[in-house]
Amino acid sequence: MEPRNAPEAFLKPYNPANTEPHIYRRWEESGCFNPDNLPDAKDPYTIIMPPPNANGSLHVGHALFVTLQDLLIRYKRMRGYRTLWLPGADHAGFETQLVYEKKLEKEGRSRFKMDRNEFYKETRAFTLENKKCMEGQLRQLGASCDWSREKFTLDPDIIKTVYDTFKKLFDDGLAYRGARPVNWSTKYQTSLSDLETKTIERKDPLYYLKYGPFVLATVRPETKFGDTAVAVHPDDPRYQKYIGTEIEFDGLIGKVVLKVVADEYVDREFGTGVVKITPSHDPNDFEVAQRHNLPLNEVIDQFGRLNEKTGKYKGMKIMEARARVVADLQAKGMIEKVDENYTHNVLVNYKNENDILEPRVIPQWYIKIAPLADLARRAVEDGRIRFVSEQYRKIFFHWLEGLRDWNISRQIVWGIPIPAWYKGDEIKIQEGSPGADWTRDPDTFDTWFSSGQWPYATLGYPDSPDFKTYYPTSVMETGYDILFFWVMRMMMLGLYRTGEVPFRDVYLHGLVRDAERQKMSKSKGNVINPLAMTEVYGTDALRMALLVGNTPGQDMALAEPKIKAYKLFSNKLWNIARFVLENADGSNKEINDADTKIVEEFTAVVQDVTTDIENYRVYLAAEKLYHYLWDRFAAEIIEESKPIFKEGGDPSNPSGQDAAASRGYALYSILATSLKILHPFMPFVTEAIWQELPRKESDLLMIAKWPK
RNA sequence: GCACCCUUAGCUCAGUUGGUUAGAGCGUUCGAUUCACAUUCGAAAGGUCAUAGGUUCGAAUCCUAUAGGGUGCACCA
Repeated sequence: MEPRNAPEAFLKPYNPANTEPHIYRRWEESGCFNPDNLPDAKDPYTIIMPPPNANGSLHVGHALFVTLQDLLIRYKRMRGYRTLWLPGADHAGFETQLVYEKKLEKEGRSRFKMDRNEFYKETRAFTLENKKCMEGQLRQLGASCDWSREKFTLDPDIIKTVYDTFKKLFDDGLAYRGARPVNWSTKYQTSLSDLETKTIERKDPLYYLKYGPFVLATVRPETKFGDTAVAVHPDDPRYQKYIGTEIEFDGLIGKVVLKVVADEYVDREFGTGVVKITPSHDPNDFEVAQRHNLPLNEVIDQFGRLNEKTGKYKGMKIMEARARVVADLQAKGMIEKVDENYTHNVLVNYKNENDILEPRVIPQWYIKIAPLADLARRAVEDGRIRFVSEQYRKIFFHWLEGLRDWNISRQIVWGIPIPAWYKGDEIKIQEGSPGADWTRDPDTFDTWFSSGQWPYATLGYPDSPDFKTYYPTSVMETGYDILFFWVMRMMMLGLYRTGEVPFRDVYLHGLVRDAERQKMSKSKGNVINPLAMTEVYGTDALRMALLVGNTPGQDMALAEPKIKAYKLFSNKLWNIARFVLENADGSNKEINDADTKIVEEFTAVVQDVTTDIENYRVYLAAEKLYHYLWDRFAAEIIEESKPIFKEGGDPSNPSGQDAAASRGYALYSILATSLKILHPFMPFVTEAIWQELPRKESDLLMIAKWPK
């Protein structure tokens, strides 16, 4: 057998930057991202892409989800499933508004000085531009998603679904309007749900104030104008005689008369065992007030300033007012002592720690969470929804304990308007105005209320054929950081609205951290830009770096050398192909016993890798492929083959020629099959090599058949 | 306070249902190299698998406790 020349392409090293865009275009033009065009596809396999927030570039976390989901999709496509990967983009209400407001701030502008419509229009233009850019980046990462079905959270049909769900919740008594304490951001002028908050530890003085016969402790003396009672523990012997009476004393702005109530909420051990009750500005006090029928009394306004009920303190900001109140109380001898070393937790905006949230009682829309949580609980208990990593099952159940109702009203512009109308006590849920004397709710929905409906909304619930075919979806793959925000809400709303689970498996990936396990952030300058990495090392290299050693649910560390290592692997593959094609043309030859063994050994690897992928152990599968191809196939099998091919080149040696032919065919078939099973991991380089194969079963590797 | 996770080589991490001498990448040291390889190949050093008990013929793997690190949830003014 004559040594052949490898295809010309192999004369140069593999160049991902030049190759990848062409390959992606070929895939996209083939139409095979769209399951309607998959010729023999049978059972559906669906992943709804977590829609990235259309307010910036894709970061490495996005690259990770693209890699994992694309891997599963490509694998299933090759296995003959009717695979749908539905891409989307999220308008990301509050977060986008935050990003855009920051941009305005830099330009010396503010949304509060802008017309509502003007602000909306600008934010929309900004978002759509980002969305377009993001779509290009998803392509760059190799996402084989069906662009023809792409959805945006503000698409009219999505909004309609969201409205229908809201109406149904209202009709079922699961959505209600209530005036309860909300987490109010004075900076951004909106309320936030409980999930959008976090607590930080802070040191504040704890003031012991004289309240008539009592001394009580507080960190917020400036709220004293809003007191409507003082409370003690019902069994506290010290205060028995006061329970049910009223106390009177001279305050800073006149005489104060407060009822004394007994409530279990009071901790006898803390402070003096007496608490002032300020229902408008403390959620716990609000609860106490509810139980004892105490009035509210708002003294701090939406901008965090004391209002007209506070006399000379009117107009002061909270901290300023606190200082003044303390000074004045001091002067009047009404402060018994101050504990300067008191640490307590303060509720802040989870996106901005400097934004301290004020409790405020205003009317908002709430979703009754208990019945919905119950639907989700049962679905997980009976296995209709499965967490790939067991730990999240535990976290899920723990989270379900003691949930409070979900505030879905946001006082922001960028979002889906709440379709509610009011006339006196009457409420109507509809999009258009019911009449001239009705006023529209000025708020928008929490963005998670709409994205929580994403799986069935994007598939066109209830009547679309897509919904009937692709729902429930197969797997929900996303970061554990949005387990509560998003995954739980999808479970609850999906089950509520459609009666079926939105997805069967939940695969949660961890955070991508830097080499020192620090969280990546722009301010630390340790961000790895995935798109820059693909340009330098190729998308395949980035994908492998994100896959190998990345256990579900666990954070991973990523550094550039790791990506580089897999770029070398791409090149290794390229040269393996070159060697094989120099010595074999893929025509069917008889295989001898020795080569049969080699092929069988490889078949075991194929089986192993297949089982790993089926069980979401892609991090193992990736490593096994790497090692087989490099350390076994290249380092040993190819090395051993060199003398065989050399002898096979001698025309006077027929047995040597047979051996070479056998070996050539064995190598060729291992190469071809390797390309297949490696394709979901490294789609570009495998497709590029596949295109050079002289004999192949299908034009595109992407839709070749997965080996048995 | 409650819950969850982690602790394995210098660093970052794998180790699938407990089963031969515990693996990878990067890093370190030494050597080779116009033979598929903008390199690659070969070799080496490096581990009491956090600690202490237990289960087992057998434990990095299962159980209990302890210590350290991380995360989530809830919080008393």
